[in-house]
Amino acid sequence: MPKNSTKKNSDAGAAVLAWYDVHRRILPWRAHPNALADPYHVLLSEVMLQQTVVETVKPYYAAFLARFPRLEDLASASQDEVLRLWAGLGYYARARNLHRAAVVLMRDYGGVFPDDEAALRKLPGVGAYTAAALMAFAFGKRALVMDANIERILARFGGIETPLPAAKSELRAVLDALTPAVRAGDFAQSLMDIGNAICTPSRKKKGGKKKGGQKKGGQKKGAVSQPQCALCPLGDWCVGRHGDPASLPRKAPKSPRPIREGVVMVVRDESAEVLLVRRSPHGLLGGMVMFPTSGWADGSRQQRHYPIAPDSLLARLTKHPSRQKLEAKVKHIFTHFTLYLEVEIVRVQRQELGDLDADAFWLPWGQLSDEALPSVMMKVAALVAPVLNDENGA
DNA sequence: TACTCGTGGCC
DNA sequence: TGGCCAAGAGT
Repeated sequence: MPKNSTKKNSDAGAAVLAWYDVHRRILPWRAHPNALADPYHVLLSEVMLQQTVVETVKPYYAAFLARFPRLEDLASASQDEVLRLWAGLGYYARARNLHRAAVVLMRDYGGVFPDDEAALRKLPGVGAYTAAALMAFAFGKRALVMDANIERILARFGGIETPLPAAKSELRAVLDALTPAVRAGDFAQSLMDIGNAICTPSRKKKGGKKKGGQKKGGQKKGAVSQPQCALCPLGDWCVGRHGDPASLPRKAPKSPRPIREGVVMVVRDESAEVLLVRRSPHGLLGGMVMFPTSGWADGSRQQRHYPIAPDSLLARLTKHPSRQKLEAKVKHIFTHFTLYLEVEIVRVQRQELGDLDADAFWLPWGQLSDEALPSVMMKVAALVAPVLNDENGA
């Protein structure tokens, strides 16, 4: 039951909704105020928006809707086609799970989204946030929609000093007290807009305290570096505003990001096709297409050795006389490690390689962009392109 | 609970 | 330049 019983909470909730009616962002997947959105559009956009900024999502969302206008179109596609459209967006398990969710919805629900948070929560890739978003945005139900924006607002609003992620249950209680009985979807999206434009994350400055005369709230394209409390509809109701809002929410310290290293080979045959390998469907870059690469080993050792299976294709390529090692390496930063890849070009006659594994295939160099290549491999392609484009001539 | 899992933008 | 951050979910 809503615990939105105090005057402070009901007044604050009403102020958030009133702010939304004037200042809300217009977004392709968003319904008008007081209206419901198509649940398929909500699912598609919310999955894409997981850990991803709005401006990055927009072109992908448009491309998906153009290719898969309805849930059944997505469900009947191949996973590889979904991954190809998703390439570059990152967190590829989202694409695999989205596709699986579409299949489950067609198979088990006749293509009709269940109006049931627990049932939604069981769909692949649908967690607490996305299930609540579907309930609120597509079904008009009162649900507790809590993303990183809303967590930040709640921590400041409630003056919650417990560090994340331990603070989540506390924050959820604050949200439950604040969420109105009607227009819960507009309320949540209002908070996300406020979190994006007003109650922004603090950009910490190194060294000591900043001095008095700062630049005034010159709001650039993206987020502002400090919260703009004077613009916030939560106003004086916010506990954090009376202290140091930028210091909230507190966060547990992060573990350092290790360095890994490996070697990748761009193998070109006599007809200017290159060799590609599809990764296994789980784990890092699961289901995506790569140039043949060694394992990516911890690079902290003095004597590096990239894990290359003795009888593997890569081991054979390592002995090929035409190997050309490029000067520049590819650097790519993943969430939890930094990767340095040595890049080699190997020019072969296709018959030299013998039989290939089922996950390997040849592709004309010019058709790379049609494949599900992750960004790290696009960097490799860009590094090699000046050389291969010359050779492939005309 | 604490990892794993991409990518791009910002200061 | 490098660390932080983003409409989180799975294990």
